[in-house]
Amino acid sequence: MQDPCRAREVLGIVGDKWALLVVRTLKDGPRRFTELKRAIDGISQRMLTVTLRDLERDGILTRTVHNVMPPHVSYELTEMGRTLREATAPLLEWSTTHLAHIDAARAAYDTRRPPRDHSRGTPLS
Amino acid sequence: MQDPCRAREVLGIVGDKWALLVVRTLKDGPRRFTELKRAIDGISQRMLTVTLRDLERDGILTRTVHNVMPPHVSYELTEMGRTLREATAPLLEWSTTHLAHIDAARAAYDTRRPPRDHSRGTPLS
DNA sequence: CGGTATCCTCAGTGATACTG
DNA sequence: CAGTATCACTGAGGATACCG
Repeated sequence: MQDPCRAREVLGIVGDKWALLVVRTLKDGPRRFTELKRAIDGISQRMLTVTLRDLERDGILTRTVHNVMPPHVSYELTEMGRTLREATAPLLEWSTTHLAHIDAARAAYDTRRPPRDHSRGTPLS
Repeated sequence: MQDPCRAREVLGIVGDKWALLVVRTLKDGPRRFTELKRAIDGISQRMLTVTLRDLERDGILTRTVHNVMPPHVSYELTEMGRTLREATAPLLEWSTTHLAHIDAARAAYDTRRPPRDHSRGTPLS
């Protein structure tokens, strides 16, 4: 492995619990804070704010304040954000094709070995 | 968003701090426990064990015990593991091409706004 | 060699309340 | 509407020691 450190930095972005969901939600164009909050099921106001700030800092998206009444803030992917979204597309596609297989593998494994608690193993929401 | 729940499950795998690094290290064939530990800089013995167990349970890799002296355990990607690795390849490539850009974006952002502490912002190892 | 078992810490997260 | 501030909790993950 030639660049273990750098690779881990990307995982800091991608591995973020909410980041990729935000990026995906923005793929079809700008969205407002409340729109994002509604679109991303289960995210708290605080975590949406934090995630957006991090992504803005990383240059993945832009934050634009419209000083009208009522206040209006829109978020939009940057060029780099769009390329990131494209780079993650295969992964999201992989997920939809293989998740059933993963469930089967887990079930088989848990049959062989006593099903110790796995945090990642909780079925679904 | 049509399948927010499923997408989040993949993030449970991909977002794992070490999982993708393990998968990447296995891309060229089977590796032994200690080889993986040496190849993945900074991983603790415990986290390597936990990560390998999770990936085995998910059907991403296989664990093979060779009962010789000295003991010998090798890990290898399954067919599904190889497809996952392929699906993540664009992302790792994206990282190498854009990390400099991200660093620049962060620096610019921190110049505009007071550099509050961002966990993800710690430079490198 | 390749783990398990234990303990402990702190970063990530949710809940709640307040504000420009 | 779109945040910020504060608190409290949980569990991911490191350190260490021991085991087949």
